Amino acid sequence: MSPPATPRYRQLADALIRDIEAGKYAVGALLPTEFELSDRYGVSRHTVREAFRRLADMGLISRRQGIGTRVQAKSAEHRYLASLSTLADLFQYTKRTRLKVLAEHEVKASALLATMLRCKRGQAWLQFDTCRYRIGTAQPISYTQIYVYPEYAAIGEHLAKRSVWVYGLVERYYGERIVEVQQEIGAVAIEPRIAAILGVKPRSAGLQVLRYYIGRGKRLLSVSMNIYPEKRFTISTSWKLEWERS
Amino acid sequence: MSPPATPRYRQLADALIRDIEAGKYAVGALLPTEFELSDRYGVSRHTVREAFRRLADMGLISRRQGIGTRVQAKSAEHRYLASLSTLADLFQYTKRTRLKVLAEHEVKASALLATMLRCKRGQAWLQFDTCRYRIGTAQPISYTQIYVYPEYAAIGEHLAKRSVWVYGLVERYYGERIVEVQQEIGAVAIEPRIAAILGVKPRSAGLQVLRYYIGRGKRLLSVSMNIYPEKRFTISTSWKLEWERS
DNA sequence: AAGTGGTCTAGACCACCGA
DNA sequence: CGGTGGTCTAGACCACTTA
Repeated sequence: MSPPATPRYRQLADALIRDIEAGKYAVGALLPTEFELSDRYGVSRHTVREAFRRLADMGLISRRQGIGTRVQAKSAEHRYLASLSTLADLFQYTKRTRLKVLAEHEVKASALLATMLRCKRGQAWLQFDTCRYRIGTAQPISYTQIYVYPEYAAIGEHLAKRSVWVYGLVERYYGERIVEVQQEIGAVAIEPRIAAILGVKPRSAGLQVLRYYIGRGKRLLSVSMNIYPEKRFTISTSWKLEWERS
Repeated sequence: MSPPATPRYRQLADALIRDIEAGKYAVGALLPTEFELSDRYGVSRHTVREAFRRLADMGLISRRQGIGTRVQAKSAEHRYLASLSTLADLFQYTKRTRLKVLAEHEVKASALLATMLRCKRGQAWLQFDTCRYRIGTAQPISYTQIYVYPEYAAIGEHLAKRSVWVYGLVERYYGERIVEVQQEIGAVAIEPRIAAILGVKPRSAGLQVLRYYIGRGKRLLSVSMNIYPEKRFTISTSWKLEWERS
């Protein structure tokens, strides 16, 4: 009677996964009840629940009180996740950087800008042109245009004073919560005006990163457009397989 | 005795979260044991475990048999996740693309290449030079160099025949499982040879994406280096806040 | 050897759902 | 109403770590 290396709830979970993948329980169908399974497999209800919990975490089943346990998907097709412990990690700057505000003005979205900012033409925005430096160096890492709603004008004060992240200011001073950030990365030839600021040749290669900061209820709170010159910055992301199966 | 609307494990979890945020339990410190808490709060050990499970899911604590429950982070707020349902989503190509193999050769890593491939100088690799096209168009979306171990030479056959993803071939034919993908994105001036292939001006702006495909036990299985010209491609990622707090 | 979390049992009552 | 999953108790033994 050597005790099995793998716990029973795990064995049961694996058995259920096999059954679901084999089509014994179709997607949308109800799985046997907890009592039924605890009977059939000779384990306690707790053990069945532990197994079900695993399947639920994998997104294979959904459970409803009074209804039962329904098959949600046939397989936990690999899911890869990347995670940030903090939004600041998105930028991958060390803390040893400072933000310099070059200009601040209110703009009305032109056709071009409206596309970029995903708004109607003529929409008013408050725009900050900024540069980020590694502390102690003269060469900027990036040039950034930040757009916020004109109501958030007071942010300008804080931005100029301290070199903080804009999204942090929006969260702190306006009680909004950034619920989602959409990021789009592309290559651009750096236009002469910005190239001059960054100290690179006009039309040289740059990374353009657009970020859309979205609050509750899909409200767009802020947009930033970053330009990173070649070699001064790379964006790294690590995607990890969420579920290991044996 | 009206039963509280919120279950006890939830109340306990919230109490613990408050304590952690208040600094009563420092990051890195051990929380009271399950027995201690079940005593103190007058609940069963199961209820304490349920509360701990919640905190663990939030990434606030980590638990080790024989050691105890350690505080991992002071606050769960701001944990942003991006997810891929499949590795192919990493590329964000529609399925309507095809891969063309331009060349295949065995190389020994030069100093430069060794840095890029994170290996020792002189290490042997099988290199494929490829292009990806949208079906029905003549202009490539991207130029890609793919590196695999020479043992995987047979992959070349499959690559040439069908336009599949290399990582898929590694998984299918060699029984390896891609457990992690590290991705590094930077800007480059596209060198003349590649510019010619892509049909763009030499030294024009491009996106360089390096991807490291890693298997079990941190084994590096494959590396790819992609070049995307300006405007033909952008990489989008959506980061979502994982935990909503009330 | 003592103490931790990990697994498991056998009970119980509840809130919710459909008939 | 009977049956579902959700919560909870009071026990038990085990595997792992530290001393």
